Amino acid sequence: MSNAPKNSKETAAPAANFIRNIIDADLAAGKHAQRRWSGKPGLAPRQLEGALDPARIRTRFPPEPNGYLHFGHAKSICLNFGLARDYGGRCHLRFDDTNPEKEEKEYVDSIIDAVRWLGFSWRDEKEDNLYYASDYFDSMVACAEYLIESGNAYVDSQSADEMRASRGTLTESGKDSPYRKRSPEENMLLFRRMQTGEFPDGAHILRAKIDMASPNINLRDPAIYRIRHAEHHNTGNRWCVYPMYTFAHPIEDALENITHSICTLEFEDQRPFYDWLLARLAEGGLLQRPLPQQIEFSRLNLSYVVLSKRKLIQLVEEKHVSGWDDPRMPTIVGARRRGYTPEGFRLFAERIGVSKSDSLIDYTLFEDCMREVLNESSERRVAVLDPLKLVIDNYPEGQSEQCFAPNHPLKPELGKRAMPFGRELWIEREDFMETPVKGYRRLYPGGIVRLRHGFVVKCGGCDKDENGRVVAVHGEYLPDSKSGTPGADNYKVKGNLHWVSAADACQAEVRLYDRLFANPAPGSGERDFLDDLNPDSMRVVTAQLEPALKNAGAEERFQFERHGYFVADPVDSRDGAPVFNRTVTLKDSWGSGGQGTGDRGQGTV
RNA sequence: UGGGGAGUCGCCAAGUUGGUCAAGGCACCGGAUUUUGAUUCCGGCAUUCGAAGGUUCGAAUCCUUCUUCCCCAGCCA
Repeated sequence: MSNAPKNSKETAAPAANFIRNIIDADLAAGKHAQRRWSGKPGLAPRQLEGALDPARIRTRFPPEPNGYLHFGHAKSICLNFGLARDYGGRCHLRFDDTNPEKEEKEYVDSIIDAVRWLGFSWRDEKEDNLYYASDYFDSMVACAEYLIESGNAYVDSQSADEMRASRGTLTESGKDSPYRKRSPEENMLLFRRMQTGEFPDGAHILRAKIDMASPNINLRDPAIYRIRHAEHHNTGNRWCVYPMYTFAHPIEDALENITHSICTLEFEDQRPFYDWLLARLAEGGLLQRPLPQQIEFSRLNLSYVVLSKRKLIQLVEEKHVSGWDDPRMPTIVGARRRGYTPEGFRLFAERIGVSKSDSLIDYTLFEDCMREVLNESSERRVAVLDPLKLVIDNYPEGQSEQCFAPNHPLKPELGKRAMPFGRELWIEREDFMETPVKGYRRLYPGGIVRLRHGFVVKCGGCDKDENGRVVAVHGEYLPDSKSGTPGADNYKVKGNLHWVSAADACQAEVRLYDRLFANPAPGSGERDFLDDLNPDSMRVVTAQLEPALKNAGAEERFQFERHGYFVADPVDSRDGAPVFNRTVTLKDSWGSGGQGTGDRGQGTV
């Protein structure tokens, strides 16, 4: 089984969608029940020697290893692996590496990491379904030669330009190549010579012979095998001809016994060729029936985010971000560093569903999924991000005592930790207002609040510097109000502030990330998407953390009370000197609601 | 303008053998609880399904016309 985990939020009955409907119908009809599986990918003769395929369905995630995976891939991964999990099937991880010039081992490794991180596996006790399309090149050549023998493919010797010119346009049909009438024997000879390296790149190309007048341009004798003298990351220099996606992908699916080949909408026009090719090869006894079925769904679009590879590359190369793993990048490596969770991704994938309509998902939906998971799983800690000194005038100098704060309000079994309390504390600058606005529940002269998990404090006033800036706040604590002691609840206050003992605080760098773009649809209209970059997408502050945070380990996640969720950066943290990245803020109906100081909403502290 | 797709509440998305079916989630708005203005909890939230006609006792679901948006002319995937 794909041992893909389920979220606690994932219900027993997943939401219906058109792909599940197709699978349900196929299963009910027993469509794939008779497939044979030899235990590994292969052509029909080998597969037919195997037993019945134990997998009820087979899906696959087939990235080309030419870049880093992003949120869109995450949707596809959750879909394909999730389907296999839910239907007692298997999902293969397959590298679609048919273009040696663009692909690298580095990307293979990074993709493997990303899929694993998301919580999915292509292995179980019986099967290890990690494949490379390049391992099928022998079978693909056999398929191509069958096409040649059966008169369904020919070697064209036109140049790329000539081919383009004779392909016609959207409204005019194309013209037959002068080489279209070559005999199967001549085609075979030429194709063999292409393979032996006799010709330079582009001298010849193998084309499927279908119909140059087809209204579907993909059927106007598509190119299926080209000459490319290049070293391949997996096969080295063994080949100098490489199959085109159009030709390779259906065969890859068939060899692997894929039942449902799920891809994005832009491949819809390709499906007729997918079916044409597979039908020919099945007729020739190369493939077993039933053949895999291609199903298309709409790709992910997220507001305030760009997901096109070209744009992501540009962001990295022009250094608008620090790299592919910049916490603001919509890549899996970036997400990981940002503190987003695999569970959150799976929840998100489930919530957005699958359909064929073009959609633009609100980024807040993504954030909500992360909050939902993080709220449940993160221990609470205290951090003051914009420190202002609070002096407890009636607390003896040099004295100190412990207060105890629960690690998780909903999970008492997680215990409590000690937080030292003293005369001088750090509080949040925005938690004090000399002249409070309407509805303000925090500190102001004469006001009374509780220092969360500590004492109730009454505010006296504040000190200012020569510019009128508040440099310290004064207050008096109520000794019999300590949290957890009898009578502490006698004091009813509206405000609860977080704080850190100045004498014990750990100073640390905290990065406050916000969305990378300021426009919901970056680059829409005539604009350059770079003009929509959010200038405040990262703010670095020096924060005062409670002592317990000092030894946070890389990638450890916490909720900083009243602020949001943060993660210890795995790259820049040092032992005893953590650096934190803000993953996402807490919802805030006060600050972001346009009231109060408006200073704690999305985008600011 | 050829071909292929899609238009159901602010954002997603069920529903497409025509008959209490306009699910559900998120957002949002009320109210309760709360030592996080968080969480949790309760309640509200499309006489309407891109538009206009038509068939029918009855249509988001069938027919016609119109309209908007997306994809396709790489020896990329």
